[in-house]
Amino acid sequence: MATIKDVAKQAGVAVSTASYALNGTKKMKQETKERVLQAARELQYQKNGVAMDLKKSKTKTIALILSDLTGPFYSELIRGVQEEVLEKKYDLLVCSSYGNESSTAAKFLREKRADGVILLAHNISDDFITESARTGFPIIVLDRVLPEKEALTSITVNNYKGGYEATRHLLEKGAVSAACIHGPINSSDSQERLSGYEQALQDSGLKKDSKWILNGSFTHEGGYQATKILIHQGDLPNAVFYANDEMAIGGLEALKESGLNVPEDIAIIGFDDIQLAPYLQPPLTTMRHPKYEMGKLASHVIFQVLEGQPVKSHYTLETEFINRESVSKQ
Amino acid sequence: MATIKDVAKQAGVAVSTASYALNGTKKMKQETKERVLQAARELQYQKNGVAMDLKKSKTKTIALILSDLTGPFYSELIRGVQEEVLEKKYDLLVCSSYGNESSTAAKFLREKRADGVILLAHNISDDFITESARTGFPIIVLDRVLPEKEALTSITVNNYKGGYEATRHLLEKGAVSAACIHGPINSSDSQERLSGYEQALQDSGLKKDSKWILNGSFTHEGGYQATKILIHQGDLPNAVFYANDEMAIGGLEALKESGLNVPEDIAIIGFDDIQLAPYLQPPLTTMRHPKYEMGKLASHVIFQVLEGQPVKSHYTLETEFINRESVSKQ
DNA sequence: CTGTTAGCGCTTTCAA
DNA sequence: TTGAAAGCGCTAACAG
Repeated sequence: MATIKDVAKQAGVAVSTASYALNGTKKMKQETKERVLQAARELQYQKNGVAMDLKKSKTKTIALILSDLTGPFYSELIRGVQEEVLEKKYDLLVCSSYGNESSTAAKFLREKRADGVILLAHNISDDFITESARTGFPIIVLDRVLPEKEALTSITVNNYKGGYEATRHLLEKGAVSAACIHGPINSSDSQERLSGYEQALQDSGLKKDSKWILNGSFTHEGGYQATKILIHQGDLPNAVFYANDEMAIGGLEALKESGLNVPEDIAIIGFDDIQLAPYLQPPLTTMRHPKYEMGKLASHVIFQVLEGQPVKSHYTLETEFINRESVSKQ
Repeated sequence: MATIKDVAKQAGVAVSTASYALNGTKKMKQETKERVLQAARELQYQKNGVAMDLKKSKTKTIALILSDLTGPFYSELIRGVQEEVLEKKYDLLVCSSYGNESSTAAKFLREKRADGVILLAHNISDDFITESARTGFPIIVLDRVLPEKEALTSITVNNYKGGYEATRHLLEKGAVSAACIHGPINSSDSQERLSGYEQALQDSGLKKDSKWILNGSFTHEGGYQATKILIHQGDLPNAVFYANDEMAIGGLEALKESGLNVPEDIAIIGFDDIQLAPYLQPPLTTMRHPKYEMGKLASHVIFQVLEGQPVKSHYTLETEFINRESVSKQ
């Protein structure tokens, strides 16, 4: 592998000259430049970016760490982040936190391989994150609120309110009983949505019934299974609030299999508004999670910090009610 | 930001000693080690991974470059790649080729920021890829066959055969006319699937009709629109072959909106077998693209090359027919 | 068991 | 306009 030194030698110039020629900075005799470029071509020279990053103490890279690289939810988030990052002429790297704190994620959090990190990974502990943030190395966390610390920013959505409003809508449209299929118990997103649901029930003078509160793990399959259980219990509620759309899709499936019509026999509402939601049969009424905006904001904030601008330590985004046909046909 | 030098000074030892202590390599007096670790803690020392990579001339990282970070198709591919990569104690980075040859992708292809690259990005040109591959820097291309070159490997699926079999199935189940909604014209995957379709038509003595060959851009929306056009043309075929499942989902939507029943009124078959396919109504019959296997193979091959083992320059994977209910109910 | 030292490949001041 | 040289932070001979 040819280095810049080889190129310089071949061209009969000093390394510094070669560097100038290769990077197009600085004015120089056209001929010298040509000679260097020619030498580089002959030697098939490729710059070593690692050496450059080290020298410059800057990587011009933002890392986005996700607990799961897949799933419909992340698409829009990534898009939001990517747009901002590219605009700033930075690069975006996505990596997984699979393997917890010995994962690739850790390398990026700890080893200065990126200039900043945006994190949506429930399997990385609060402490690990907090210890990684340091002056000049911003971390934006998207799924929890962390104690205030320099260079550490939280962005969350108002899940509680979203869950509350979703449930209220069910009740306002005539349901007198509503189940809730929630996500993993260690997910604060799910917990808050569930709290909103419970509060809405209470505010309507309904008491919660544990047989109607089931765990669907935030997955399609989980939603399907939980709904099956609901059905097999015999005593079906008028409506169900799925704490995310993926579970609602699974649930819809289960409902159809049992010959139940949505929304006539049972109303359902989801959460997130994933791309597929409008294409379901019936189109899914849901609380939209501002994924794209969250990505945009996260990258905006990260550059603010990088540029030394002051930022808040916690931002909250609101959900938006999306009315379609799974609760009631207009 | 504290460096290893600071740690050494604080602990009153040489940098090398600090390095040994920090990396746990080499046996050393427990007390010295403790002293170094303590100093590191006090100074909040974090190693600089970039410097380490430079020194070692190795990043222990594989980059996966995709033209689009999102979409259901990639999930399984990523999973396949990730499993192998992590098992080898390497890290996996995913980045987008958005912005073509000035993108993040280019940095990884050209600047030694990873030890190898797996590429599925139609917007990076053949030449650019070929010029990037070099001894000791393997590149695995997943969407085309490139001229033989050291360190350059192609893995493709037999799209032609897949398209052929999909169409044959339609015809065998009674269709006497079949449309094809294909993907982008610069996608060789799409082109080959289309060729397979045409050959199957011909082998059955049917002649192809350009009004039944439409571009759906491999997207949900594109499939929906193309199908609308098909319907509005008035003369509907008995069946349609969608060159990917996403378009089939859009198409199914359009068909339902027009009151057409699948498969009674019109049979449809997809390609890829994305996660959602079995959950559609009716469950989608499709040709399964071995995404997971492709990811597995790609990473297997990349490590073979890295370890100096010989590999073929081109691997082909076969598709698999998945019978569900969108062509005919059993 | 620990310290000294030579780079990894590059950018960038400073001097010529 | 070009060259010499320092040094980014780290690892790993090699010497002691």
